[in-house]
Amino acid sequence: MNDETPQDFNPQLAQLSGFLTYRISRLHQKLNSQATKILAAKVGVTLNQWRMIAFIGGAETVTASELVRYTAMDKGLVSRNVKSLIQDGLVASTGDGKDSRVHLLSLTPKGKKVFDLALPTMRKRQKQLQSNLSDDDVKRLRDMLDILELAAEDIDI
Amino acid sequence: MNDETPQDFNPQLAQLSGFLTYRISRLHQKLNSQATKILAAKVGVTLNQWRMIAFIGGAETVTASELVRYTAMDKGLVSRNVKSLIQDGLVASTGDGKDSRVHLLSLTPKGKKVFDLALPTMRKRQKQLQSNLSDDDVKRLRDMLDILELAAEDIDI
DNA sequence: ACTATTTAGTTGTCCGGTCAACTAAAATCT
DNA sequence: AGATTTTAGTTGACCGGACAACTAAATAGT
Repeated sequence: MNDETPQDFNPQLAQLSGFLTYRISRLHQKLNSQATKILAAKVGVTLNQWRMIAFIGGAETVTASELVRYTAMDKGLVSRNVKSLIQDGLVASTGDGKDSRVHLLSLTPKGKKVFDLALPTMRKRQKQLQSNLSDDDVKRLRDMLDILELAAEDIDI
Repeated sequence: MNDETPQDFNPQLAQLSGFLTYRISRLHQKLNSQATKILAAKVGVTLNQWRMIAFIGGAETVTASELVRYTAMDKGLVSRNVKSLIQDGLVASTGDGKDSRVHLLSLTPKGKKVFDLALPTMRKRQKQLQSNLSDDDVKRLRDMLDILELAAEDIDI
C-alpha cells in the first residue's frame, strides 16, 4: 500500500496536492482497498458483489437497471456481475410477467446469508469511519459531497 | 453517463446508499470523468499524465518514487506513464550523479507549455467546484477528508 | 569485506472499468 | 396498425489499475 501524504512537502507540491480532487481520489482508493479487504476476509465477496447484494437485499426484488441507477456502476459491469452472482447461487432471477425484457433479481437463501453476515460488518465499518466525526460533521459532510457531486456534473470551463 | 441519485428511493435503499462510502465513490467517479474530459478537450493529456506533469512542473525535478508518494499512484503505473511522457517529449529524464538507480524527471519546454496551459484551467475548475462552499466549509471538508483517510487506513473489524 | 536488507525502477499478468455495438422488447407517434 | 424511438440487458474490445516477480543498486549489519 502507498505511503501517507508526506510531511516533507515543498510548498509547490503542497499547493497542487491540496486540490480537493486529489484528496477525494486518495480517500476513495483507501476506502475501496479497505472495503475489499474486509469483504474478502469476512464474507468472501468482492466489493462490487457486495454493493449489488446490498441493494438487492435491501429491497427484496430489484431489476438490473435499478442497480445501475443506484450503484452508479456501468451497465455492462452490472450485467456481468449479476451473471456471476447467479452462477454462485447468491442471486435468483425471475422474469417479470409484464415486461419480458426485465429480470427481477432477488437473494437466494445463500445470498441472504451473505447479506446478513456482511451488513453488520459494513455498518460497523461505517460507524468506525465516522467515529472521529460528530453527527453534525457527518451531516455537513453529506451536504458538501452532494454539492460537489452536482458541481462535478456540469462541465463549462 | 449514469443518472442522478434517484429521488424515488425506497427507505431501505436510501439507508444503504446513505453510506458515506457510496457518496465518495460516486463523487470520485464524477470528478474523474469531468477532469478527463476537460483535459482531453483543452490540453490533450490524460488525467494521469496531468497529475504527473503537475507534480513535476511544481517542483522542477522529481524522481519516480516521489511521484508515487505524492500522487498515490501505483509504482508500475508511474513507470509506464513516465515512459510515455518521455516518448511524447513532455518530460526529460537525467541520471542522478550519486544514485545510479534514480532518474531525475523534469519538464521539457513542451511539457512546460502543457503545464502552463493546464494549470489555470484546473485551478479554475477547482474554484468552480468550490464555488458553492464557503471558505470555512472547504477548510472543514479538508479536515474531515483527512480524518476519514486516516480511518480508512486501519482495518480492524 | 561480506552478507542481508532496503530502495528504485521495470515488466508481466490479470482483472475491472469504460465505451460502443448489438438484440430484443416495449412505448410512442401518426 | 405500422413505423420510430426509447428502454433493458448482453456482449466484445480495449485500456487502466492492482499486484507480484524481478533486476540492479545502495545501505545496514556483523
